[in-house]
Amino acid sequence: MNDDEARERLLAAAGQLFYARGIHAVGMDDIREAAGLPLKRIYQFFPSKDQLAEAYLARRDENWLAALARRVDRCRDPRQRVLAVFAFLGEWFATPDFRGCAFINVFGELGSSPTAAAQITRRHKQRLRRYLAGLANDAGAARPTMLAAQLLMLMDGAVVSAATGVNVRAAADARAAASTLLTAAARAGA
Amino acid sequence: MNDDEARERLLAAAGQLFYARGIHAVGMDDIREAAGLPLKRIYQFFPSKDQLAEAYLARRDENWLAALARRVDRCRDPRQRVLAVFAFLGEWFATPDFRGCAFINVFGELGSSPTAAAQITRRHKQRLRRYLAGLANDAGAARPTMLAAQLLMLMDGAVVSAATGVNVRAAADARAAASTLLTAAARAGA
DNA sequence: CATGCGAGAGAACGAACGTTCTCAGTGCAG
DNA sequence: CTGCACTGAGAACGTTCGTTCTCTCGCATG
Repeated sequence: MNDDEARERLLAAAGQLFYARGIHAVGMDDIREAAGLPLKRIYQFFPSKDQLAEAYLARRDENWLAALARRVDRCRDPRQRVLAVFAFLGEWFATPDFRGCAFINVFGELGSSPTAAAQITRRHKQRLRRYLAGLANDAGAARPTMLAAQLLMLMDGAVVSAATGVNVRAAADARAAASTLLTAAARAGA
Repeated sequence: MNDDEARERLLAAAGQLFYARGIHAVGMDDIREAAGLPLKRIYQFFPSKDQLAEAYLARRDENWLAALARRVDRCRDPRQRVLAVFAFLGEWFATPDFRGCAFINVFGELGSSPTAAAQITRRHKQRLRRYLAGLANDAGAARPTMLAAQLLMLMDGAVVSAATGVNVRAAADARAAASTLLTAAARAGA
């Protein structure tokens, strides 16, 4: 098998397993079986499980943000673009293998250790926050940075509520809150 | 040593370690050392690490909600009582050993397995949501259940933002958002 | 004082798992 | 045809860790 193809299958299989069960609960044998590759080959691509996990997070960071941007780009109106973020969440929550935010999960799993994974989590949330700040600014918010932080909190909170099953209407409720904040944050005369 | 005292020391030591590092990263030997109890005694109280972890979560559920209620009860005005929730968060975030929400962390650590721990997480969030609904109702919200869900999302999101270090002003920003939502949700004529 | 009884300290056991090694099979170069 | 480099499958190794076992010591009791 081609190297590129093998690497792709490896990352796809590892990503699915890591997300579904957490890093620690997935053994290298599980990944080997799912990817259909011998362990030797896996260790040629990534010399340790940790580095495979990092690649998983980096890849998910990229893919997830790209999917969000695609969903937002289906809207033109700046205000609708902000609200589309929560539509995206609602669609995500409804997928059968939804298990919360991979980065929040990994952060909880790795505890306080200042590993690369914790850093990747922070970077992911920072990228998301910057993206939201752009949307907030386009929507005419008086303080786009603060609004972005608030929207980010609503998003993460909605993910937690949905993942734990405490609120089946999490995305809709978060969207309503975002709408209220957007209205209140509208620049005078904008 | 007294049984009650030993049990108390065990739960205190295990709680601190579990919260700081996560369940899986803490070995029974670490707990033994921190509690100053022989393993035999520990296994007399809790026949497995899992059950000790459950006791840790149940205890933390109780203590954390009680601490929140104490903080809220320092205020009389219904609106201020809602906002006191976020003051409580700000004080919590500033404590040196803050490591996010223990329940969210455990949820991420245990993945999708429908264990007792996942159930305890949901129960904790449900209890918190009910408590918030009471506060929201007292504050005259038109739809206290939805407002409580939104406040809960702001709280969880703020915890995530603070724990990951993506926003050092998480509590203040969440409080501002809650204030806006509270104003918008005021019942006409209340 | 003799005697059992429970506690404490730590060794031991067994399983899980990340990582490496072995060995047989295969296609290619000379 | 012969040797060789590589691949794949799985065994093996070493470590970690949850759990249990062993042995010794102190102590209360008759």
